[in-house]
Amino acid sequence: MVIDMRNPEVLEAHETADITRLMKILADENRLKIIACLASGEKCVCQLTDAIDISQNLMSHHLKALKAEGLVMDERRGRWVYYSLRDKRINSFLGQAGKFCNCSKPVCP
Amino acid sequence: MVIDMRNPEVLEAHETADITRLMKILADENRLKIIACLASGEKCVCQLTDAIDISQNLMSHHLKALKAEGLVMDERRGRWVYYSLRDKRINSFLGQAGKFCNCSKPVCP
DNA sequence: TAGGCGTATCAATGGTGATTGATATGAGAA
DNA sequence: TTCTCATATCAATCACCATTGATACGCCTA
Repeated sequence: MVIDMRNPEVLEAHETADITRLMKILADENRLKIIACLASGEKCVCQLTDAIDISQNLMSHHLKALKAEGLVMDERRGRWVYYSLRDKRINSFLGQAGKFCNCSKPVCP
Repeated sequence: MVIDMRNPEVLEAHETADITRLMKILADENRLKIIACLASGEKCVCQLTDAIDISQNLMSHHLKALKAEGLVMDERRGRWVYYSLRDKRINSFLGQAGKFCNCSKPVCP
């Protein structure tokens, strides 16, 4: 029997390396757009490239990075490769991030 | 009256720029350690520098970045400057990130 | 089998940002 | 006022990574 002592409510020091790696992957606007686009269901690379205006090889590069981190998965069907989110909760996670943006916007005195 | 139509459960395309900026700030292990350290309450710069093994000027640089994004705030008391989290929920937010790490770890077949 | 299409890889480049050493600022102590 | 301590800023360096253009791979169709 394994007891999981981790407290999901707290960032713990021993986690910072893993979480830093995840944040580095998510710290790119094109990749966030890819994730947002996949929220509505799987897409092939050409659909993603149409939706997000970047070159095909750059799209492939970003998808590879997202896959390496385990955020998306792929499945080849014929000529096409379809990508989808491995865990759709990543979307609501990123949605929550909005709470912490723009805290520094100037406020009327 | 203002109705907020945003859905906190979803990452929306128009948010990606802001969230990318936030993620870039959070994509650094030293900064995550600073946030984790501040979770237990305000600390002066020298306390942070003792807890996290980085140079004083580098610490100052990271604190400036966190402050610019509105994640921390500072208050000078005498010679010392005390930093604290502006919104403690950032800690549980980062704690949740652990769910999405290591998804790609090899698994026994 | 040849050709075309969808996707992936490779090498080179450029820009951004973390890190470092030196120096400046600002407040208390002597 | 002068010194010391805590912190911030500055300039330079280095490393990483997004982006690009060219090319390779894999699958389908004719």
